[in-house]
Amino acid sequence: MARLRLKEARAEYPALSRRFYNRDTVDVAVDLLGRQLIHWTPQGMTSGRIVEVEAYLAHRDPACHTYRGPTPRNEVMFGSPGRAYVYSIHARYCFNTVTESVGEGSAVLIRAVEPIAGIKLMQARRGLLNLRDLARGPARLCEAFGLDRRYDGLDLTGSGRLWLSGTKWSAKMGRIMRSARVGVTEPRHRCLRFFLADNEYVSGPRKMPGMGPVKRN
DNA sequence: CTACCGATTGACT
DNA sequence: GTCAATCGGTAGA
Repeated sequence: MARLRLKEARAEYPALSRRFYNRDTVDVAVDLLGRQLIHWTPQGMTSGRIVEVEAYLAHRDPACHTYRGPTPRNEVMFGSPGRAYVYSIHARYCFNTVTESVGEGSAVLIRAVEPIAGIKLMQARRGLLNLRDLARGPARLCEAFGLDRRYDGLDLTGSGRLWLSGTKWSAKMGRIMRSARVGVTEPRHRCLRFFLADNEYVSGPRKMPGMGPVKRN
C-alpha cells in the first residue's frame, strides 16, 4: 500500500465536523462506534476502527474530570467540542473527544480500536507484535497511535494530522452493548460504556455490571 | 511543600 | 483470578 500524503488521506477520509461533536454526549459516544481514528505522521499513517467508548458527563458525573470545576488539567474539556482531551494517568495517556457546547465539560473516552492501517508502526511504538493487544485499552491505543500530552487541545475537525472519520452505522458492525465503565467505582453504577458485541479488540472484563444490548436509532 | 490516588497495564498465581 | 509499578494532578498544610 502506497504511503498517503496528508492531503490525500484527508480527502479520502473526510473528518467528522464540529456539529457532530456538539450534541448529547451519549449520542456522540454511540455514534463514534465503527468510525475511524486516523493519525498521520511523517513516519506513516495509523488508523483503526473504534470498537469501545465511554461517556463522561459534566456536573452529573463524579467520575468526570470536570465534576469539581475548572482546573489546569481539564481546561480543554470546557472548550470547543471536537477537540482532543488527552490526560495522563498511571504514567500513561488516554485520548478523549470533547462533546456538547463550549463550557459544558463533557467528553467521550476512546477505549479501543481495531487496527486497520500502519500496523507495523503501531507494533514498533508498542514494542509488541500481537495484533489484538496493539490498541485494546485507552493507554495502549495512545501508545500505538503516538498520542501524548502534546495532543491535548488539538482540533480534530480542522486540517490537522489527527482526526476521526467514517460513515455511520454499518450492519457489519453487529450489535452494540452497554455496561458500567471500566475502572470507575461509583456507588450508583451507570451504563456509560458502549462497545461492539463480539469484537475481539474490545478491552475490559467479559462481564460488567449492567451489561445489555443497545437499540439502534 | 507533602501526601494521596487514579477513566491502566503487565506480570504473576 | 490478584497485585504493584508508575507519576502527574489535586488538595491541603
